[in-house]
Amino acid sequence: MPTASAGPRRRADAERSIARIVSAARTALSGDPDASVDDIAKAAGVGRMTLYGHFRTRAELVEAALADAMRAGEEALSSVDLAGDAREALARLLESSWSLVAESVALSIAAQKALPAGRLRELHAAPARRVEELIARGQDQGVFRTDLPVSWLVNVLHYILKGAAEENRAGRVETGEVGRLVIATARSILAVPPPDATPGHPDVSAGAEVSGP
Amino acid sequence: MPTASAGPRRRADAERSIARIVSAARTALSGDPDASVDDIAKAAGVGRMTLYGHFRTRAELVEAALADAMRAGEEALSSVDLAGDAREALARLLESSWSLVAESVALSIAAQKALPAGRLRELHAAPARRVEELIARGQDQGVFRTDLPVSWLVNVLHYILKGAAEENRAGRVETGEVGRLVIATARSILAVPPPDATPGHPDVSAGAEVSGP
DNA sequence: AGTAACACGTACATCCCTGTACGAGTTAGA
DNA sequence: TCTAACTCGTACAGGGATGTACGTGTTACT
Repeated sequence: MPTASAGPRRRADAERSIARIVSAARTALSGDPDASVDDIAKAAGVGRMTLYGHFRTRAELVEAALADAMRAGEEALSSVDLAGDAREALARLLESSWSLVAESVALSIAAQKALPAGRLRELHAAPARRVEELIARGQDQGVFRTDLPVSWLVNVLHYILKGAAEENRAGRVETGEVGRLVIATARSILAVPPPDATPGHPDVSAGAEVSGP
Repeated sequence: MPTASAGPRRRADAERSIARIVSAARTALSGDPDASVDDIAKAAGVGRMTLYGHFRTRAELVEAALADAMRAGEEALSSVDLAGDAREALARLLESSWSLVAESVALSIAAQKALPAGRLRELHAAPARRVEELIARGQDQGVFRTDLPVSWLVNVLHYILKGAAEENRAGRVETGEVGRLVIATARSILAVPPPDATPGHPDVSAGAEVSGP
């Protein structure tokens, strides 16, 4: 893994090549999880053999791309102020990082095919926990719903981000609009639902006492 | 396309084989869009050559599987009473057909790789319009939001259904729970948002504490 | 300036999947 | 029962992707 670990000594141009390859892999794989190594090399502007000189297998390349995307995501997330009202914090977080998170989600599809199962969950653990904690805090503040499992809520957010990125790439949603759509949708999903009765279901959750009627 | 069109004359066992192949293709492809023809034949309990005897190309097989899933979805959808309150109608619709719609969405990924682009949209047009009409009716009734484009809402529903099916398959959500989760989430997304906070405005009601600490 | 690291191409072996060809055994239906 | 339809295996050609091998330029760092 020539990416982050301190290789004993590498020349500057090698460093540059690796950076371009990883960047190309991120964009290519997030667009098409089955993008070939050759495609990625071409997109990076290097020969396929140069790529194989730095990444011995496709799996190594995919892992490097995913790790780099996650690192970028972590960086973006950690620069967001998560204090104060959880709803506003979530809005700030989504506005500034929806594209990165969506990219990570898309990349993880490629990773699922090339990496052992455990390795993927391992890489996803930290960022996922971050979002979970924010949601949990919102629940403690009473501004987020508690009638649905947190894992489900996190997952729905992931899927929405992925959908938003795809709609954006397909040209059906302007880039400037994505943030608003995602935030409005996420806000609705996480908001405490009105005590409105659910008519179809006699057996309703009844597990959530948020604000007494 | 030996599926639905009235073939002039086919023997009963051929009919049975085709049915098993299409069924196997539906489950296999919705789980893995890249499932090979051989995998599908094995899952159907027939030889690969038998399969090729009925479907000349992989594309034909994928299209038949998708068409069959869409047909089943249409059937399920058309048996749902869509009259009355749009929210309750949507709940009924989701409860009785979330798995089918999720399967169709998953299958369309396989179709995207094997079918010409136009063919896919053509197959998706009718069911998508159905959901769009229901949402539009809810908007007319004043029970669904109008601040987000309908196409976005439909898309988000698709992604949530797909996510729910995947969570279910991964064993993280019980089958009996999926309906409730999907309905609760969809309801929140489509509900008219409270005039509470406008995401674009920095001037949010300063003391917006919902329930005291 | 010299040396080791790097870029890069061509060629090759391998694997997997698709689709075709031939042929023999088996079953449905008149 | 007799025939056409169906099943199903093996074998083969083609394409695409992954890795490997070898060789020649080119560039960075000392």
